[in-house]
Amino acid sequence: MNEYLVMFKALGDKTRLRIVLMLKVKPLCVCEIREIIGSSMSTISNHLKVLKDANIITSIKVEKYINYSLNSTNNSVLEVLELLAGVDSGEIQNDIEKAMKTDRVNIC
Amino acid sequence: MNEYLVMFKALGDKTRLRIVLMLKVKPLCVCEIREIIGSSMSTISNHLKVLKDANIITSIKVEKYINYSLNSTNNSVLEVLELLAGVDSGEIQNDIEKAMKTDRVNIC
DNA sequence: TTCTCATTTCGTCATTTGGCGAAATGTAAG
DNA sequence: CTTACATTTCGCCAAATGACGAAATGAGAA
Repeated sequence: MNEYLVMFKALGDKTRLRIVLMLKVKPLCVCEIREIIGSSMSTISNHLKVLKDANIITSIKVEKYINYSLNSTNNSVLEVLELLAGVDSGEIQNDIEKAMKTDRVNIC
Repeated sequence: MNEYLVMFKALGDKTRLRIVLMLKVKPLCVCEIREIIGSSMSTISNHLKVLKDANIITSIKVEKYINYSLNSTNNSVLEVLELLAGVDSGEIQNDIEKAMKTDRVNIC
């Protein structure tokens, strides 16, 4: 049960849910997420740690950056996020548009 | 998105997750849940309010009692809880056994 | 090696959350 | 209409959470 409890706790925060839905579209670094969400680096970094500890996302170093992506090996997460696929939220759409346009060399 | 956020928040608490998994088995009143969980009435009542506001459970008056059950019209909840079906947790098993044995006329 | 810069960690603060007992509420039964 | 009792609401407290800036870390570039 604990595994699910940790997952629900992690997803039960607006900022983290926004991050997860962004990462569903495209891997991003802390810097880029910071730019899209608008909070401080440390805040974003902490949220990413919570998501990682919940096994929801993974990270991998790419050049100077650390790319965060959804953990595609976690079926529980994938199934739960499948539910959110049809969600029509302006805020999320906005995040996703920004995420697609983002260019890390300009903002990091 | 907000609907899901509220649902995750509600499920991201151990006591509430225990309650939900009990109610999956059998409708219960506040009194019975209190007996199984071991917290105070006001604490349980508050958790039930959170779950109800999240549209996860429903309540219906039956004689002197108020029966709480899973909201069987909420597909998101049902699908998410389907994931938890295979969870093998001693604590949950224990709760469920107690729930099945419970007799409200003796404890309420 | 040294510098640069992306990221994490630390310390602090305000807010939220979950717990309790006591008091209030409301309804079914006498 | 009163009583009895299941449930909720209210105030309060302690612990957890999320936010920030500053300092620390660590890996790639010079």
